[in-house]
Amino acid sequence: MMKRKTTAQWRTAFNAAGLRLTRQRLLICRELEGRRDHPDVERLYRAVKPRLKQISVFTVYRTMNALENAGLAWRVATWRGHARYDANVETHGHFLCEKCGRIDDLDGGSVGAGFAAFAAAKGTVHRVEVKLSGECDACLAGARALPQEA
Amino acid sequence: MMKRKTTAQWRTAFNAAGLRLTRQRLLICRELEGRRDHPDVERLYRAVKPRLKQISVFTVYRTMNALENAGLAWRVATWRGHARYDANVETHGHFLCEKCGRIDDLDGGSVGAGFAAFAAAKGTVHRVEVKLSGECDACLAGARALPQEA
DNA sequence: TTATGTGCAAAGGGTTTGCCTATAC
DNA sequence: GTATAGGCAAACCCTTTGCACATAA
Repeated sequence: MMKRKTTAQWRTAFNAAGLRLTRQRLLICRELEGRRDHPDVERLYRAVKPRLKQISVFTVYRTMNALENAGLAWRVATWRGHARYDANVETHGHFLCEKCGRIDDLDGGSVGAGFAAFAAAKGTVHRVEVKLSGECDACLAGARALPQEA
Repeated sequence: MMKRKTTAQWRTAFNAAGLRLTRQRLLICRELEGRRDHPDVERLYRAVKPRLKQISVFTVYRTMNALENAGLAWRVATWRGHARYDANVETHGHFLCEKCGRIDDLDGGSVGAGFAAFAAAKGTVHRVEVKLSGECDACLAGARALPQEA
């Protein structure tokens, strides 16, 4: 279960990452953590705009990048070219509907076992993907020849 | 294990999807299935160009979209804005190195159990994600109100 | 005070599309 | 022969960036 942060907790989290807590950032974070639909930048912008008229989409873009770099949010999927975000950075899965773009959370407990059956309740699963990311052994070793440049 | 298709098999696969087998498409498919590095469009293009000088990047883009729509290849990840592909459409995972963009396959057998340990051998895992995609129940029911338009 | 963040505008860059020719079947 | 695909160029569109002003600490 996703737990919402207090303003103080957000401030602490930002400061720990060397970032300042601005009105814009707090508003965006609050909006993101209050949602279950994994919104894109545009949607966050539209949701926050009425409460801070001066805010621009560009700030939302920059904020999302900052959040992701700080590990405070994740870009969990891309749908029709739009990046989709989640403030829940605990290990869990997602069910993406390729047709409507809806993204549902899959409980972390379902990761690793029986998630296909779990997800079946959400619709028809066409594709199952497990993605791990981090830093590969070659990079950790400071390899000269980057595989991607081969 | 990934099994390569014969030309006849590719033709059958294309025709089954209502597509024609062109020199360009066959070359691209051959290149993709022979690789383990999950190339992007640019890389495929550069690899294929010497063998068919007239080919254009645009054709590679269109071919990859056609392949994905036909279920003959998957867009398995995005790294630095570039879509990355895999001709292996059996259920399996990937390890993406966020630093160099290297993408390794994770055996299908490791999906669902012990994949974190499995991947640890590849480097340092920062993030584990399970993604299922398909069509959600709402879409299957032909719902009028698309969640994404809310 | 002073580095950091925001708003704006303009550029960036991977990808898509329209149009005409070439080609698979 | 006819519908489909390729080549080219231009458009698209999400996203990023440079710059001057505003603001958090």
